[in-house]
Amino acid sequence: MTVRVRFAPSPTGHLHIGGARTAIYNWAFARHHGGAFVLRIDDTDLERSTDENTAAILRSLRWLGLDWDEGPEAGGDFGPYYQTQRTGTYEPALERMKANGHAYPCFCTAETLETKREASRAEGGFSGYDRTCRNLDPSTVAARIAAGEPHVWRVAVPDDRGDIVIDDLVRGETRFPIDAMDDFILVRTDGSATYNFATVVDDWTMAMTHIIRGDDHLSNTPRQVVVYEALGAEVPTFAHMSMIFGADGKRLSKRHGATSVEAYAEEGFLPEAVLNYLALLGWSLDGETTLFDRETLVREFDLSRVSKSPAVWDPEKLEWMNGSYIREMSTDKFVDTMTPWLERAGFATAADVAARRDWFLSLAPLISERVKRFDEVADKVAFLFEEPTIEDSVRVKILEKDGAARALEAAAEVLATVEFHAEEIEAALRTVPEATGVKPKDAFQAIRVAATGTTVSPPLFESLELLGKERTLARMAAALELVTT
RNA sequence: GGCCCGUUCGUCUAGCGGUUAGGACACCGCCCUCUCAAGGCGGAGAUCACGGGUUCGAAUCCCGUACGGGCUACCA
Repeated sequence: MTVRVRFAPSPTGHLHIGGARTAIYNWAFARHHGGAFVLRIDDTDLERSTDENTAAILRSLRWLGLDWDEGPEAGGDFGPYYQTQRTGTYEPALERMKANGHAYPCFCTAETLETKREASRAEGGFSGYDRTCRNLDPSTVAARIAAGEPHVWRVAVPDDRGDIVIDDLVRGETRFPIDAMDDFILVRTDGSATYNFATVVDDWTMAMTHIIRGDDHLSNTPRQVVVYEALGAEVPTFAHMSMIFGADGKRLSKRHGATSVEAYAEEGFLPEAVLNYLALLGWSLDGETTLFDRETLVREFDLSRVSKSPAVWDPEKLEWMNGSYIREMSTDKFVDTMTPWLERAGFATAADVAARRDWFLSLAPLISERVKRFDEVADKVAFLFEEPTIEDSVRVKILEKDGAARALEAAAEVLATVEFHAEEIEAALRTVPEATGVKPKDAFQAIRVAATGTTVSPPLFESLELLGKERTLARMAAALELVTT
C-alpha cells in the first residue's frame, strides 16, 4: 500500500514553527516512501479561521519548499480539502456507527453532566460520562427523538475490547486501559462533528496510512482508535513527535520571540536553513551530521530517529546555520537574494543591481561571510550608498590619534595616482606606515573611519575599490578637515 | 484526582549491556589578520533526574519517586 500522510493546519493563525516541523516530517516521510503528502485545512473553527491565514500558511509551506500532492490549489481524488466542506461525510459515518450499535443518542444536558463530573472527580478516579443513556430502552429513545428532544451522539466504547495498544512509530508500544475510556461525544446537539470524530472520518475517507502529529494528540489516539474500529475502518499507523519549547521550558509562544515561519522569512532567514534547523530539532540523521540539504533529508528521514523528548528552540543555532548557508551560496544567488533588502533600505533598485551587476558581484563576497541574516545586509553596505557620519567618540579615538592625520594625508596622496583596484590600493597603502612612521593598524583604522565612518567594515582595500577613487578621496579630505579645523 | 508521555554537557543530539560517554551551537584560548567576520587548532563543559533492582558488567533492561508536559470539554 502506498503511503499517504497529511498535514492539517487550522487557519486560526500563521504557520507556526511547531506546525512547520510537523509539516516537514510528514512531507519528508511521504517523499522518502514515494507516497502522497496531503494538505487539509481544518477550518472548522469559524470564529477564528480566515482566508488570509490560509493563504499565509500555503505561502509559508511553499517558502519552505514543501509541495503537496493533494490539497488546496492542487486538487486530488480525495477532496474536498477544506474541512468545512467535508461535513457531508460525517452523517453517513455516524449512520454506519449507529447501524453497528457503536453510537447512541444521549439526552443528558450539559448542566447535569457538569454536576456529575464534579461529583465523581471529587471522589477521585474516573470522571467520564456515566453512560446513563447508553442502556435506554429503544422505544423510549425513538419516542424522545421523535419528540424532538435535543441530544448528542456518543460512541459506545466496547466493554470486551481489552486495552488499546498503539504501536507508535516514535514512542513505541503505548497502552491505554479501556476502562479509563469515556463514551465521548461524536456529534453535538447542533449536528456538528467533534474533533475526535471529524478527524477520524476525514483521515479515513482520505485513506491516510500514517498519522504523524504532535504528542499533544497522543492521549486522543485511543479515542480515535475506537472510532476507526467502530467504523470498520483500518486503523492507520501513528507517530507522535514531541513539542517545541522556549528557553524557559514552556511551550513555545509569542513570549519567546518570533514563532511564525513568515517572521523568519522577513528577518532574512533562508528557507533551506530553516528547513534544516527544524528538521534537526527532534530528528537526527546520524548524530554527527548537522548540515544537510532537502534531498538528503528525504533520503535519510526515518521516524525511528525522531526524538521522544521535547526540544528547546535555540535561535542562536538557527542563526549560525543560516550564516553557514549564506556563506555557501553562490555569488549570483547572494546578489539576487540581497537585492530586495537593498531596495527596502532605499540603497538600490533591482534595475540598479542589474545595471551594475559586476559591482554588486564583487560586493557580495565581502558581505556574505559577515552576516547571519539578510536583514543585516543594509547596515553592512550603508557606507557605499550614503555619506557616513563619524561619531564624536570615533573621531577622537581614531582620527585625532597621533599620526592619524599624517597617515591620511599620505594615503590620499598615493591613492590619487593609483589604478583603483584592491591589489593596487593595497600596494599603495602598504607604503604609508613606513613613510609616515604610523603603525599599520592605526593608519588603516584612520583610513577606514574616513572612508566608511566606522571602525568596523568589510576589508579595507576591497571596500575602497567599491567606493571608487573619487568618493574615497573626497571622504579622506573631509575627514582631514574634521580633525584639522 | 485519573490516564498517557518525557528526563544524556547551558541548548540540539549520538548512544540501543562492556565507549577515555561522540558530534553541533554557544562559551574560552591560540593561530590567521587592516577592523569585523570567516576559517584552522585546542580547551572547558554531562556523578547520563533520583532511588532501588536484574546482570560478571547498566546511560542503555525492570520497578518506584521527583520534576516537566499532554489528555481528561457539546475546543481543535
